[in-house]
Amino acid sequence: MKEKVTIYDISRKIKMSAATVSRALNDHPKISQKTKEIVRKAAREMNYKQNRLAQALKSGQSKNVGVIVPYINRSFFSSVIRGIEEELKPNGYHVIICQTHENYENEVEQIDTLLNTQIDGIFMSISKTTKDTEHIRKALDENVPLVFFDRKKEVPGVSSVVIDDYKAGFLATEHLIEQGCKRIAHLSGDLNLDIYCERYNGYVAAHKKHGLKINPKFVVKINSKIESGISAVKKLWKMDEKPDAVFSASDYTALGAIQQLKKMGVKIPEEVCVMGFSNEIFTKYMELPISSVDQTPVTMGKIAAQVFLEKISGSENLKIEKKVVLTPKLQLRDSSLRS
Amino acid sequence: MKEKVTIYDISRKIKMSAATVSRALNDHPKISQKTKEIVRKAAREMNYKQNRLAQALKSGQSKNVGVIVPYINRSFFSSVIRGIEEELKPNGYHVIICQTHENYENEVEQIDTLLNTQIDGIFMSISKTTKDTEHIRKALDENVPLVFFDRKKEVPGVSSVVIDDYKAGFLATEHLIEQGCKRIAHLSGDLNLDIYCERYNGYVAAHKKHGLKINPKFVVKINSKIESGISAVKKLWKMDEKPDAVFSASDYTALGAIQQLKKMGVKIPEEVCVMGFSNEIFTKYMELPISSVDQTPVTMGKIAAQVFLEKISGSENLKIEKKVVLTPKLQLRDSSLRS
DNA sequence: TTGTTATTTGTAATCGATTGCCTAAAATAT
DNA sequence: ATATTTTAGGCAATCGATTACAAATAACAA
Repeated sequence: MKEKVTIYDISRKIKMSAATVSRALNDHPKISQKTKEIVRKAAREMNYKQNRLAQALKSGQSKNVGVIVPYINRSFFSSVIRGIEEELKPNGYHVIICQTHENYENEVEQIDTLLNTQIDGIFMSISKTTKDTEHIRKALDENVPLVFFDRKKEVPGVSSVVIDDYKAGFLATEHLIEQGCKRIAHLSGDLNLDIYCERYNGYVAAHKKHGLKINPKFVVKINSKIESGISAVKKLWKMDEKPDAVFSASDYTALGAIQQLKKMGVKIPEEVCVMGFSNEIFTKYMELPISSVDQTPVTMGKIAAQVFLEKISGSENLKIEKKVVLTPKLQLRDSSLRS
Repeated sequence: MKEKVTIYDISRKIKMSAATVSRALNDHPKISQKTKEIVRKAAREMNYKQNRLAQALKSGQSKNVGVIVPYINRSFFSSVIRGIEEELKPNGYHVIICQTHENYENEVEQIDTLLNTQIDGIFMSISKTTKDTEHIRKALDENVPLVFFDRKKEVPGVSSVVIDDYKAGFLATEHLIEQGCKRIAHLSGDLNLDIYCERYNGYVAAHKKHGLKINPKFVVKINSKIESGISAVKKLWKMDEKPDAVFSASDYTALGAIQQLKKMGVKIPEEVCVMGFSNEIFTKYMELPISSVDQTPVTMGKIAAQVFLEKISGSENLKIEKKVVLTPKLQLRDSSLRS
């Protein structure tokens, strides 16, 4: 077991001050080339590694950022994280990941822990149960830059990167209309979250544009679980007028809906077209591949990271608020394509 | 924007030394109850937050651990990470996640970065292309505890938590034999990794136990991608003697295999039974749910975390090496269940 | 009252790297 | 040869929390 080597060890060995060693290693202009070489050689030989904790303490920058998501095993979230990581890595940042499991209390706790971990920034997608923004203000109070992605709340001074959920809802619905569907059911998420409101609004707008009426009973609230999709279909198909399409705000419910429809002998896409949302991995791999909306998560992560970098490179007390809206991409597959 | 509050700020306010403040906050026995209360009250009022960087620098413990995996969006890995997180959270640790994308160079780099980030421990699953263990010794040299999970290499002094892949291979194959299959093909992963060797060995052993011979041409090397499963089946079905079962060391290839078999009009499971490996989320959701082997990833993560905690709580220079082997669980679904 | 022991708090060093300010030495000018 | 300007590098403080050791106060005994 080797002992940790510090700049003092180096300075002792080459008989120079630690200050010189530090400056040489940081390529400070006031250090001569010759000295720099001596120091670097010694550092290499002694297998010196910078202690990032000491550096962090001195500079006030931990070079760690936190990412708060509901779940890390949703392909959307893990992909956003990958995007953030890839963009931040060249700048020397590490990513600390926290999960809320869609629980507000967890979210508050995660922010608290991150804050006293001396984090340089926070990326987050709020959970479904989050109503107020008290905890977010706490981060702002401590001057920790915060960037929302996908699921956001309106908080002054906070930047965000989202997709245009309105447009996504609109395009998905319009696509179904173009396939000849006229009675489109919508499995909608928790309207506490903007994203689900917007998807719904887009759904409404597409109907309006094409002169179609919406049967209010066709809009069912679901919770992103397969079972929820199954029961939604059961409920819908008990009605006299039955839908000829299902636009689900979640891939998981779309999947449940499809399973239930098949069970009832309904032909997809001939009798009913189905679209999901998020482009989860499995949608592509199903025997009946599911149409979905791709939220370009890696790009979203990268841009969120850029927004963060831009923010911290700006002058200290300058509060920039940047809102980036990405365009969603329809991934049309067999579940909604009537050839 | 509030300024950060330090123990000095508190000490100034209540006119006591910073040492007393520190001790009071840490509930040091030599501080009187009265003083503790005064300090705590002031700390609360001033919204004091411990600076974990300073603490880390002083104590030499960053309370951060690193996890190195090939990909974070494989359900197996993200679940292991969840297990680690849950187990370590009560102890105040944070998890820093790194991906190698199955690339040896990345792996070396990730370890390097983690090491000079003053990490307290490393959890890792080595990548397919990793041949030597030089980088791992580096971690050991710096006295950073390392725990392998799932994919390991034999390195003295390194603990590991894995499943019994031999048994998994054995059970999966035996299950297929019990379904009446006699010509079982095996889509095998990179034999550079122990896990794939063991799965293969189990496959062989099950044949031996049941007095069946293996056609060597039935063992095909694949790379865990869907396409690989497709081409493997194409290749296998060109032979005179055709398999009546496929045991894939990966769910993705099993999926590809099924897609290709269906395309060729082969009935599953009537004509051919198929088993995958890893119990990826999608296996359960397919129209034809895929049988697979569950590696109990969350448990694996939790135990890996326990092994780590045990290690660091032991005396400094004591090198404990602990090997935990978990039992896999077959998840039998329609793709391999006849009748 | 003085000496002894407990109890509680303070002083100052430490963890490792960085940096403003200062000085010694070298280079240039007069 | 002396004065002035550059250049290179050292000293010491700093980031915030912890802790060995010392000191001050209180409590008690003789």
